[in-house]
Amino acid sequence: MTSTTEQQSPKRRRDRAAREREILAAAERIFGERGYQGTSMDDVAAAVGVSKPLIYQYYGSKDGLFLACLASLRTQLLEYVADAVMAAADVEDALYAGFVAWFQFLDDHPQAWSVLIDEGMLAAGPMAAATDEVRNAFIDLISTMVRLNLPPDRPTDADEIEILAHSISGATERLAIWRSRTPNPPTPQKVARTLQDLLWQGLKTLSQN
Amino acid sequence: MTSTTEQQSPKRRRDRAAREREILAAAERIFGERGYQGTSMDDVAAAVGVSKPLIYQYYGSKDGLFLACLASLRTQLLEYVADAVMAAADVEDALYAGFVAWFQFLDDHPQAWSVLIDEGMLAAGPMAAATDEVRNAFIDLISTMVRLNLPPDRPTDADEIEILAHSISGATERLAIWRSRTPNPPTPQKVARTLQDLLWQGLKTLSQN
DNA sequence: CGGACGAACTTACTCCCGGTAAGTTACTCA
DNA sequence: TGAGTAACTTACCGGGAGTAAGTTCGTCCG
Repeated sequence: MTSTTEQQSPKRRRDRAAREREILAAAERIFGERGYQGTSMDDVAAAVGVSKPLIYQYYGSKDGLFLACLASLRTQLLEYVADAVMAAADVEDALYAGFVAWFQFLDDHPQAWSVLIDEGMLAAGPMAAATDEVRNAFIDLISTMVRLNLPPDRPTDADEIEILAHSISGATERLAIWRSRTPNPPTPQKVARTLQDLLWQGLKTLSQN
Repeated sequence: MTSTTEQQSPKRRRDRAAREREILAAAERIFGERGYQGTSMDDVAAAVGVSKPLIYQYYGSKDGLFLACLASLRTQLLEYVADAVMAAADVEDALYAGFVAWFQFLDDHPQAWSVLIDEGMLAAGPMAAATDEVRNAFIDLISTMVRLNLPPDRPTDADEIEILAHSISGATERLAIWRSRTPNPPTPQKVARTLQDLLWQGLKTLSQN
């Protein structure tokens, strides 16, 4: 009854770890809804019911807060895709399963997607590096898969493998953005299938020359 | 001699068209160097030797100015790639030639690249639409190429074609970013060749099922 | 119980930048 | 030569990132 009707739980103090989780949860939601640019630190502070400097004390800067969201989402996404890939019987199936998992995860966590990649990607410095980290993790995954599929006697062309990995990463990324903006996008399975058809023969040939 | 040594040409008034070109040139340069976020309107104004509201009068907003840069660069890039594609003898060669042209142009105009795509892409509204325009132009180009290669009796699967086009667009975009950040990137020819090898068989197969 | 001490938290700013209202200066043409 | 207009400026606003300095709450020791 301090003011009107609100404040049923008087919002006591919490210990740092709990407050950090609260802030992070709100930030993930709001960044997801409004994008990086569209979100102000005051918005997040208000949503948690806390003052702005507290967030600065815990996360250092707007970038810091965004990075923290990114890290958490990246872990989930990577695990999800990696699990699918590992569960596959052979390389061909692993590729398909990985694609499906990727698109499926982003369907199931639309707000995660915009935080991760879409709108409001940052310019300079630490931010670019961080989103690259997400990408690089996938590029490593893809490179590994390609390398595993190589006949052992063949001298590996490092450039070539990186070109392949970046191509695939770029294609999946773009497709994800497209799907998220299209009214009735094709299913994850359909997209994965087509992508598989597009890439598989070429990949096989390139591994065997 | 008004102040110290500068201002040798007393910066008289110019007519609108000339001033607009001056502003646009400075903006392309500065956006290219520092990215969208890193550039303030005061920076551009100072570089031209003019006051900020004048830029607003001519270009309306920061987005407007950036869009104008984009439009000009887009035209150049599209023409360059389209020329290469048109000059090719058959579809297979057109694909390769298009890739080479794309990477070559971005090698030759590094600042154009950062203005076009790389850092400081915007979030909401008109900006996203505008950068999409660049992409969509290429997606149309690719779709057309794919469609032309289809046997006339085959029922076209619109989704499938769009998936292909977005994949290719995403792959080339990502590769371009990677090349621009890598110390000694493989040549445009090498990248184009590998991409061609990766995609061509799949494209052929998909057109014929 | 009580009071000291540190962690949790806030008020009240600063500065920077996109954007604008209103006015001034220089050129042109009758 | 002076009226009209295009080119241009000064001086401001509002909002959002970031911060300095202080205040309140919980806890643990005597």
